[in-house]
Amino acid sequence: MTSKSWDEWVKTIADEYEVNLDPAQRQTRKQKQILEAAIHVFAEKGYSGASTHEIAARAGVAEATIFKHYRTKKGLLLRLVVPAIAKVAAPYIARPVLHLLEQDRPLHEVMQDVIVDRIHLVEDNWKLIKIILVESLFHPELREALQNHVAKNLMAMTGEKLDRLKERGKLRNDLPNYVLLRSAMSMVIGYLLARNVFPEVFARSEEEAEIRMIADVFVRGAGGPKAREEMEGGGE
Amino acid sequence: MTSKSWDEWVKTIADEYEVNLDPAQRQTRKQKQILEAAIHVFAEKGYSGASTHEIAARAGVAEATIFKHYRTKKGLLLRLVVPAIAKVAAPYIARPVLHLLEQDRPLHEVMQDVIVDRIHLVEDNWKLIKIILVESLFHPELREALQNHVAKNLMAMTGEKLDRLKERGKLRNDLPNYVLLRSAMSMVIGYLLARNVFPEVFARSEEEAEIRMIADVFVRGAGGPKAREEMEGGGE
DNA sequence: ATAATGTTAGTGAGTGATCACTCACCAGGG
DNA sequence: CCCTGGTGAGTGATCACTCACTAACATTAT
Repeated sequence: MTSKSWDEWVKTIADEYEVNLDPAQRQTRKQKQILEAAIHVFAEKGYSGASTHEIAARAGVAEATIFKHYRTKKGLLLRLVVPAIAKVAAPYIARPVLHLLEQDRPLHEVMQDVIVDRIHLVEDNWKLIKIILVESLFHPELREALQNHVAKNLMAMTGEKLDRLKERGKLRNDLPNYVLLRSAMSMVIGYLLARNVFPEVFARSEEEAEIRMIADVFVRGAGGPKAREEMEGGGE
Repeated sequence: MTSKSWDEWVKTIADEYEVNLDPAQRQTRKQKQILEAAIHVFAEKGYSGASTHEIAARAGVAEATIFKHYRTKKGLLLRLVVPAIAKVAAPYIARPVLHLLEQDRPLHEVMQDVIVDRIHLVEDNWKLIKIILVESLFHPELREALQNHVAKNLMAMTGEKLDRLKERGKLRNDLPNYVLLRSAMSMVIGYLLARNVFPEVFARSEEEAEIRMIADVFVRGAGGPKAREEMEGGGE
């Protein structure tokens, strides 16, 4: 398992549960309705708490139709989750890092853009991400996939760029890359969780102000001497 | 709901599901076995995914015994969760903050102690905390309880102390308290999640080193001028 | 001391409801 | 006339939960 490549893993799971990964493949209107209903119900009740009966009713479809297309309840779950993981892994991870390096703007400004970008990505797909995160706690295959492919991919793709930022004094060079990544992700995800779960207590400002503060704390905490100069120079 | 006091809420829920909050009350050996088994199975499969049959089997008890004592499956869940929330809310939150103020040691040192303390608290009760966090996503009463009582309690109890730390220059005074708390909690919980879910990728150093880095990033990011002097003075 | 009685923990054998899933069958388009 | 999308009516398994009952012990009556 661990040694399998990303593409191999996607293919294996896709075959096993007959998940169709070809985006060009046609989808009936009813199939789309089923997927939408499934995202809603899985996110609301969790995989185990959701019934195929309810999903079918919400989709306006006979229950048997679900099994016609996805064979099992788990097949339906994976039809949602695997393509999402596969799509998130490559393109969505790459974009902000390229952003970071290609420009020579002050780190705290670039970080703000990156965080805005990430937050909107997560909020646009909040239900699906909630499903992935929660179910990965209970389905070891999903957890393993997230760890061995998404997380490692992310580390690999960002490693070189983070090293260059360290060299240029934009990031502290006394912290390992995974701590830098974990810190940034923790603060962003912490903000999003707060916003979605405990909005009244832990997320009370406007989004723009929140993002400015997150970026500010991160850059002060993990930025190198160059990044700190930029902050003071920029005023604000 | 929102206007109910903490104690009232605990009592209401406790009555409704006949949760026994008196710690002095006797517990049969079989009752303890049931609770232990329930924690294990709920944490492993989630509330919906767990069956009372499996819990009974693991506890070495007839299934009917569970219903004798806890009436329903949800009663069993709440018998685990409500006392834990009630106990966590008051004493466990207060301790580290008192710690923070009572001493005049450098902030980054005190933060390390606080984080160590918190991490061990969470790891000692990891299964139970996992249950609380996951199920609060699906049971609105639990979510409301966490938000309106635990979170607000935490804000109220720490508010005054955080203000004093700001006055003394140990914390930045341009960040609201909830951002300070959220940042610190995010980084600690992020570390613990990484450690428990994706250990190979995001938590690779010794615990002591990890904690030092977390405290370091936080104090640099959110500490006031005084705290930063302390860090430089301390060498390290 | 012992019999009678009440109380409580615990159980085996169910019960109806709901679960995921199957199958024979239909409708329509190439 | 087959092929695919779609369905109504089931099926056994499993679910949470009930109930009549026993065992053991404490309290009270005799």
